[in-house]
Amino acid sequence: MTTQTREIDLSRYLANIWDLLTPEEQELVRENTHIQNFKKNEPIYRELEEPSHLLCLLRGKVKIFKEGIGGRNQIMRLIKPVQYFGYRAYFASQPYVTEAAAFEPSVIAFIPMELIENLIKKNNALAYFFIKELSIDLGESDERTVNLTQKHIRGRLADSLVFLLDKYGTEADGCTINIYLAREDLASLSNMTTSNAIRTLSSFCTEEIVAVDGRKIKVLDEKKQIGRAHV
Amino acid sequence: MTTQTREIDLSRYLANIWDLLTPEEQELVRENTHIQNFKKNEPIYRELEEPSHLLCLLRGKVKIFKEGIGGRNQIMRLIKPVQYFGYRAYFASQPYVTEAAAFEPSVIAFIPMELIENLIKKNNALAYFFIKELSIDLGESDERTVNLTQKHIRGRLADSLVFLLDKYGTEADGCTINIYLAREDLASLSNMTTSNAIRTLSSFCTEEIVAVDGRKIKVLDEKKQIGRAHV
DNA sequence: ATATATTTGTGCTACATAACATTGTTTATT
DNA sequence: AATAAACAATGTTATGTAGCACAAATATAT
Repeated sequence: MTTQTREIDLSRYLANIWDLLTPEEQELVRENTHIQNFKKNEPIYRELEEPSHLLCLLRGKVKIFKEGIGGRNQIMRLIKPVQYFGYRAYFASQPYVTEAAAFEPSVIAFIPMELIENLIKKNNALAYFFIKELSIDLGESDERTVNLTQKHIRGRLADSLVFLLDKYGTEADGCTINIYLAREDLASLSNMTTSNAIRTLSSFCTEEIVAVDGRKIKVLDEKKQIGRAHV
Repeated sequence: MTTQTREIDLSRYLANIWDLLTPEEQELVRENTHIQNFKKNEPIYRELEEPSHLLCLLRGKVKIFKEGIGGRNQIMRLIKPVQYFGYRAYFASQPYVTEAAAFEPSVIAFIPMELIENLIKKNNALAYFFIKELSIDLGESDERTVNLTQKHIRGRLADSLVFLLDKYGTEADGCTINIYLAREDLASLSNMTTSNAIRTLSSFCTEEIVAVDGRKIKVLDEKKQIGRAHV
């Protein structure tokens, strides 16, 4: 299971759109792409806005989330470099149903979706790239829905920690999760209140499943073990 | 079980993608498609199986669901004629993460995914069709995740009723939902126990938001009203 | 048409999680 | 480096939902 996840991440990382394009197409993309910097917590796009660009995260970390009831956000997906996002709504001919924001200072490439749409109509490899990306995301979304709705708090938090570990990796020590997250974001990721994220993380700490130093979280158990931490 | 493909006018049933194909491509699809009938509650595919065909529901109703914790199923999507399904896992190069079953006697066309994949590589309109379908499904999945995780029981049940109304429409009276569902399926759709689906539907009945006759559910409120039934 | 299995309807109890309040600590900003 | 603002930690209470049990009604199969 873990191996499979790694293979998917790897293939994603290598799935660079660039290699799928002809030199002429590359030139078109180069001419029409612009780069923008985002500060920590700066919004990238908001719900109900009209999508116009394919976004590619070059540096930093990005969360894609939905505002829920009573202002409780639900983080739907996380983006790492180099990953494409923000295109779904355009393809569906809809306004954005989610919001994106930078977790930390980030650099993003903006490629006009009209251009991408035209390229897709001539370039089948590019079309297939998006089919595959969307298919993977939809499968993950289905898994996630069941985890978020059916698992208890401990299981959901454990899932989130494993998810963060898989997505962003660790620091040099090999076990400190390589992202600096407020408890509130951990809660938004795990579908629980901030209080409960704090409380449950404390429990994990007492049980020596993790070690916590402020926002730095060190996973002491093997990945596979923490996935069963709800037991 | 397998009916002669030629007995059925595929061009009529598969209209969605049929029009996107050249005559040669249409002939290829015709030659390789087979039709299969499914009884009520018969499984169509199961989790972990390898996807091999694009499925097209010609008649009947189909649920796509995941088995959750303690055997509690979560219905992820519903399919109505004429709608395509079962292709996501193939595109993602994964086994199925969901299970599909017929709600009622159904007729399904099976088109080999290898053929579809080959067609996509030459036919951009077909590729774009799948990009669009997947994009719409992913957006709906995001909406659904937040509804299922953040709304309370009444809101979730109301959402499900509106969803069923939108998907399958009504009987001749214009307000009886055109699907015959056990309370358990209503629960699986709404992320709650069967007891609570029964109880909450009873409450809606007392409040004259719906009228119930066995498994026939009549929505008395306007659609928009019931969506706020959790208030 | 009849019998058996399944589903529905209720009441009751237990439990998980949200909501709220308070204090101490950390983060971010100037 | 100082200071205000935000966050973390923890206890308490309230509440929504699951779990279970049982009787009545209904569906399904023979």
